Amino acid sequence: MITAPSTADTALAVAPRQRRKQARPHELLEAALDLFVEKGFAATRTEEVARRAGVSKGTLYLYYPSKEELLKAVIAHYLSARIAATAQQVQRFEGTMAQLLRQMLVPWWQQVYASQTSGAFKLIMSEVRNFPDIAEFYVREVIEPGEQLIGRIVQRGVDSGEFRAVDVACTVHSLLLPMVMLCTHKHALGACTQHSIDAPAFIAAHVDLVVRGLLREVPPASAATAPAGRPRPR
Amino acid sequence: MITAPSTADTALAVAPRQRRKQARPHELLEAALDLFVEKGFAATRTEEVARRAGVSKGTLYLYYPSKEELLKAVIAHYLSARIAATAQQVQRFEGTMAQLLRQMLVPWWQQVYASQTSGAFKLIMSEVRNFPDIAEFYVREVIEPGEQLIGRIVQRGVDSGEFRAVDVACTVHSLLLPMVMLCTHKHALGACTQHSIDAPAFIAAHVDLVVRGLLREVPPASAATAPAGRPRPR
Amino acid sequence: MITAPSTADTALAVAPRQRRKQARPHELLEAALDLFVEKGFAATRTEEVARRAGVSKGTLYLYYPSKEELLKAVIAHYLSARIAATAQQVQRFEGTMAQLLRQMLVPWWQQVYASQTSGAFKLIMSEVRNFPDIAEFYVREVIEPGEQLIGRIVQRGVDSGEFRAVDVACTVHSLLLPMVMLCTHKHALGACTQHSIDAPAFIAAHVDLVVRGLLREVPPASAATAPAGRPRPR
Amino acid sequence: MITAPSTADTALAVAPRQRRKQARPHELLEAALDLFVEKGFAATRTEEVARRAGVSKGTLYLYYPSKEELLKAVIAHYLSARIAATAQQVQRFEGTMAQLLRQMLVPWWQQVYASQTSGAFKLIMSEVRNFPDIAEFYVREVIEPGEQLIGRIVQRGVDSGEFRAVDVACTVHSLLLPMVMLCTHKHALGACTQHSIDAPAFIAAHVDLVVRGLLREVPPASAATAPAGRPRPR
DNA sequence: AATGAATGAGGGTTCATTCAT
DNA sequence: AATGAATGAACCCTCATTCAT
Repeated sequence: MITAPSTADTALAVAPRQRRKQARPHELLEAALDLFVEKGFAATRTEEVARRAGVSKGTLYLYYPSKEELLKAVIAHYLSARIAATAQQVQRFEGTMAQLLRQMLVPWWQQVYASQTSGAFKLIMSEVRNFPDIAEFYVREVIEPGEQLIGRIVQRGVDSGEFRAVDVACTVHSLLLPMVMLCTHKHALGACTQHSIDAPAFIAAHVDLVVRGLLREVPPASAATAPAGRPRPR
Repeated sequence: MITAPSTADTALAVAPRQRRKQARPHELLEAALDLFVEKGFAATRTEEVARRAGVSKGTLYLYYPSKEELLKAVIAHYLSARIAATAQQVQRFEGTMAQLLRQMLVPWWQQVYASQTSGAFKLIMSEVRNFPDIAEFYVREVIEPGEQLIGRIVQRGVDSGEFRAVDVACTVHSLLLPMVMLCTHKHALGACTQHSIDAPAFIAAHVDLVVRGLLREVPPASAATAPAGRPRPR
Repeated sequence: MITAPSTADTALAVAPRQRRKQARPHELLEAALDLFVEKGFAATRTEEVARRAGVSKGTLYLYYPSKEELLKAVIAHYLSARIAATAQQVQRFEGTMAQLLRQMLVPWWQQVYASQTSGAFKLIMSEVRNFPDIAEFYVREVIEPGEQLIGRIVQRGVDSGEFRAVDVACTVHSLLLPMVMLCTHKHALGACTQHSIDAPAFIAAHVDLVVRGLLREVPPASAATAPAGRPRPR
Repeated sequence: MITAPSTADTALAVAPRQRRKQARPHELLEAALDLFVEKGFAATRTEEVARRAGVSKGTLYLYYPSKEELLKAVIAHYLSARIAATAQQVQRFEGTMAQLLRQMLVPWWQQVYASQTSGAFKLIMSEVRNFPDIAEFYVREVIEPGEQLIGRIVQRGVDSGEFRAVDVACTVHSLLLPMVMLCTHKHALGACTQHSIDAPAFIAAHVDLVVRGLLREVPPASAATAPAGRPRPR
């Protein structure tokens, strides 16, 4: 079973040897994530992970007992406890749900997209079928908390009359699936073609588009948050 | 480089023995797709592909010179020439663009999602970085035609004043990314957890939501989930 | 669990390729026994076994799924069903038990000692603690039948009054332990020093000595089977 | 080349700290013997030896420059100079050779069997072919003195007319091989099955049986298992 | 055309040995 | 003296590919 790591990186004033030892797991995870995302788990050699982390092949096995455990540690490290902190901010938010989605969901996602964590989404997509533990962990730690978080926001909007009486689960997916897709894309096609998407612009536009689809009343054309100016009919 | 296959599948009136022989390549592709999607390219053994196709290991190499060429043939077979036919239907469509999206995009996608082709999307996601040929093929044969097709629809809606003056590229992504994501999901998490999405229902709702976000005028409240509001002729 | 192999080597008039395939397991077992006996199981490389059998490393694994299974197959092959045939001869023997021991036990043991089977005894000695399956097999297939066989002979001698009323189990060990020890010795010290024992002579003398110790009456000094002539007291 | 150790074990009146340090080599040898006997030399990890001796991996290398040297030190320690003391006792013995064998050989062997030294015999059996040095040491230090010691006893018995004019070398083996075999057995099959031998009882019976086989005259029937029949003075 | 026995390069993992602390 | 982190050669085993049948 996968559990979140205890990142007790309290490297204070210790001998350099010790400091290296404390830093190793993180360096190995970073190297492993990059390579697993780039080449896939099966096609990545452990020696390559080790070399990228600046150690020898044997050293990797001092920290992780097998390649598979390394994979699980990578997933656990990059996808744990990211939801909880956000959830609290959401609880305290005062304002419309449309504002909340635009002002919190989009920046949060942009952080994820820019960080290495985006790769973890692609990694899971590719490998989850070979490692059932990962599926269980991912659903429990990421999917369910994430969907509940966004689901509550949508539900609050519906309850207050701000939004139409939409199906909450579907709406959550309409908001989130493109985000996850972009993360995946960034490390798949996006990494090998010029045919790339302007991700931040797209996500802002997408949330705006969905929010407009949700609102019971049409926002005034002059609305500050609308990405587009007055349309020019021909 | 990947090229679309010339397997015209015109096996009509041939002797059963011959038919069997002609069917071989297709059976191999089918077996290969399933296994590559399920386990990943690197983790799939050629012998397993052959066995699932009902032939021996050596036979596979009579049809495809290497495992990598088999992969490319799989991609080419399942992702070629699917767009052209649809494009023509779109050209001839008369009605609002909202109707067009709801009545053509959704059924088209449902076919893809239900078929083996959905797996090809996941396969590309996972493997494209290791095989640049695939990226080039996929962009040329699938992405660009697909985006242009949907893009033209959106553009027509904007031009006619049916839609707001949105960014076309972003809107195309808002429509398509969840569809691709669902295909990917079906063969990743969806294949190993109960935590699944009701894909057809979601996509209908999603297209509806996005279309509402696009429309210049709010449709009458009495037709909240109906596939089409009253079209507003220009 | 170890089971005796089904040596159905019915290689008749088949293609050379087939004949090789049928002969391989035996050739591999032979090579493996020699090397395991010489260097020990852990210190023997599978590649070396394969090379000595005239095949490549991978071929070994077409016949035995792991090094450990190869070891078990070696044991099973060289130590199975050796007892049963002998047992029948013993049942039919007519004569004194002293004759029986001298005329059947000694030649039987000489065969074993001269053959590769002697190595199997050393192999078991060295490796049995690491492979409990082997212990179980060896006790069931070799030790117990063997001790029962000799035990019955001794018991018959005691019952008929030919032998003294000795402890049967101890006597069996007095007869057999030196034989097993010589097998072990042949492949241990005996293989690396000049300090060797004249095994056949010793065993004949040993059985004679033990039989003399068993007999109720002293055999006449002129006894044909006595290895020594009349002792010369000083 | 292996030489007998100079660890005079004269740790008498030293500080506890010092005593600890002086004891290290012995503790390492003890741990190494146990593990080499149990798992075999190649399958034993140096770290496990160190851990069982209560020190770290590196410390072992402060005392022994390599795993192989450790093995040789183990052999040398457990098999050196055990014979000399016994030999002197034998020289001084007055009585029949039958008594001598029953009263000195059996107790001596029981000590060896009960001690860790019995393991050293198994270790040599298993490993001697990989380490010629050990063969040379073992023959020189153990086999030859041992066989000469027993050989002289038998010869004295023959010379005095107490024993028949047997072949001395063979008789020595008849006496000793079961003893060595039992030592080996104790650490091989005996350590993993219930099928064990009552070693002390067997050896007493065995020596008795062999001595009876050696005697020129049959001892009176009333003293069947008594350690000595009536000695026949010359 | 089809088979499957054979190959051998390659990759995961172990562990004797070293050496900075 | 003692530690244990680090190394990398070596080993077991896999599997894409070949080729005799």
